[in-house]
Amino acid sequence: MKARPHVTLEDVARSASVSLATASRVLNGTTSVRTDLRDRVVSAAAELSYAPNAHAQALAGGTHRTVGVICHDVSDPYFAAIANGVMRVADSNGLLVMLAGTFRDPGREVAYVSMLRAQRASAILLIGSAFEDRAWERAMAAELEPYRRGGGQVAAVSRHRGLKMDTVQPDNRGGAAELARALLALGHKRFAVLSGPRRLSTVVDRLDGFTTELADHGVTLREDDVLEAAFTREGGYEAAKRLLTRPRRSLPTCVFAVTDVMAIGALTALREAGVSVPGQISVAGFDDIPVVRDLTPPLTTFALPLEQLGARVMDLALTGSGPRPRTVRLPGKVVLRESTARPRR
Amino acid sequence: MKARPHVTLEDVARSASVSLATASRVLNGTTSVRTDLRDRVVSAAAELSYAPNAHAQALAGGTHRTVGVICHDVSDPYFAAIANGVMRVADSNGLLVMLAGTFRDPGREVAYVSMLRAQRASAILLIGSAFEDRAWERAMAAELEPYRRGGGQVAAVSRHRGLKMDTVQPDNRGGAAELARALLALGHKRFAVLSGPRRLSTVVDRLDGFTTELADHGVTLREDDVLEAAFTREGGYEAAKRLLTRPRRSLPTCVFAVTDVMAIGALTALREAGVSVPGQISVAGFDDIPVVRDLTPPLTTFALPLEQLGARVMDLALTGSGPRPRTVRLPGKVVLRESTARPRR
DNA sequence: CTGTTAGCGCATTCAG
DNA sequence: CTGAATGCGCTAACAG
Repeated sequence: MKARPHVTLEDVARSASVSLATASRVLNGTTSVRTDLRDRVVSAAAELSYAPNAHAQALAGGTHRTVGVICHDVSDPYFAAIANGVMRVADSNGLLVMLAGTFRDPGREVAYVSMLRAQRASAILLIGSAFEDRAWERAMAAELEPYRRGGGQVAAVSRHRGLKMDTVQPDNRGGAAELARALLALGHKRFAVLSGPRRLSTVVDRLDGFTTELADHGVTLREDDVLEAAFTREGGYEAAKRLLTRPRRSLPTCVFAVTDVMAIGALTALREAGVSVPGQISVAGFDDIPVVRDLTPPLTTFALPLEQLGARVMDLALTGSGPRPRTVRLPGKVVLRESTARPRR
Repeated sequence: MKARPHVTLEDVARSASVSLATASRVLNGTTSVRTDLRDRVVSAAAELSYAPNAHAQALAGGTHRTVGVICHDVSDPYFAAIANGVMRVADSNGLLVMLAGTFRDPGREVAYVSMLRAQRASAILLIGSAFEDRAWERAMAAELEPYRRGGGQVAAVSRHRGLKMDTVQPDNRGGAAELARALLALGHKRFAVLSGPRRLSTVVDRLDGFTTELADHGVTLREDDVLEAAFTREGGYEAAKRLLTRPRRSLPTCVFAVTDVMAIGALTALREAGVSVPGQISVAGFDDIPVVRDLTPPLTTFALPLEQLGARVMDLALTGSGPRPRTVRLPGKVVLRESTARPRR
């Protein structure tokens, strides 16, 4: 074996006794090449187990074939499901996906965009709520804008403020309203909401849709009926615990967690406290991540087409930026399961 | 704005009135540069919002800063948790992670390795069972071997056969045995196992550890007490349904699913059939993915240090290949929760 | 310390 | 149809 660290196209060309250019041509299928030469190149490449240097290809002007996906947390089922959708269509287009998790650190998010930009990724997909923070928004814009000027595609799931970019919007506001309607229809009149941090647009939208709809039906949600917590299973667990410190008679009959993940934590907190669901309290979530139908009781929620969300952002990025920032709205639907029932009180 | 698609180092250098080399030096912090020059370069770079072309950097011999992680399914909590661990240490080392999902297609797995090779990723991490298939093993070896000759690092979680590479081994065999012991201690004597495809080494190890331990205690598992199904939630669901078609009196008192994900499906199947857990049948899983403690009842399982598994493979790859293929064994422990109890029959 | 220069591996002109 | 030559953007010698 050679001491040479990498087999290069030149090695292949030499081994096949053809020119560098010819070797390049057959391996890229651009122009037709005499059959015997082609065969020699192909077998030489196989023989040496040649792998083109993507960096050199990219540098020389070839295409890039890689897209970057940035989300908060790879192990959150919500993002995982969306990422799955992205990968599905990326894969069928021969694209390699670089999935990054920011662990909810805005600084890291910017850093990742920067790295992706350096990699000349052909597209950057932002999955997850925008940080409602001017400073970071500016920092992101400073990275994204030059990236796009350089021909990079950018698309996002559930963002709107600040940067204008192609976006896939799940129906957060409308979905929450619809869910509120369904819950009211069951007869509930006293609610509590387990909310995430209000800096996140997703939280704001869902919260707003829910409370507004309640108000339209004469049910007002007091400020202290909205319990804010981390946007995680632990957050939901903790918020529910907090709720349960109240005197039993002043507890709501129905709890809405702004995400399924939070609802899962809440369900566990309720179970640990011996509160039966939906016997004493009904619980509803949002997203319909796969696992919620396996809970006991299965969770009532607003079902978002998670995988499709991912598939569509990838599509948006693939079909190039249209005239104005495009927005694709994806509808969802209320799914009533056994975690909600008519109130007994 | 320029028509120039990308701002290059040369643009920065010119704008700062220094040489290309100087600009490169300050941006890389290699050598010290006179303060005023440094400042000019830095501000010029910011001004133009310069982003280094990673491809050019890589080509010129600079470092790569990207690692590829290949798993079967990004949305499987088991892989997600491990990926999380990988990302944590990758991130703290300034590495970008490319996460790929193969959707359990061996061909795609090979294709991804090939792409990663082309990208000159500094490391490739294989997460998940090896395909017990000679042909694919050979194909993988054909990609991996030249990659490593070229200086690429390769490490894996739970692989052993075939390719020799640095590996992190969860204690599949021993863990399953330990779990068997715990279940026997509860008084169970009639078991069924919900198993994945036996081509997967993980399945084989867990199955073997479990059945051998039972045998050592005088409990034999008949061939038809091992129900084979897909390695997914659906597989577990379906296998449990199949089990329930048997006459009640010939049902086992305890069911062991080789993964938590399968156990989740099984739990739902049992609930749907009105079989109480652990009242009528105890259920145990393996892995301890985060969500299992939120199930009702919470799942007894063998807890693997998932995030650590990921962190350690990344470490292995980072610390360079030692003399012989290194193997790190990570212990786990039985976690008894409420899905298992003493048998009543 | 700073500037000049030579490749890194490949796609692509441009001649032949 | 094929081969020789150019440059992508950058780093790492190499001189000054």
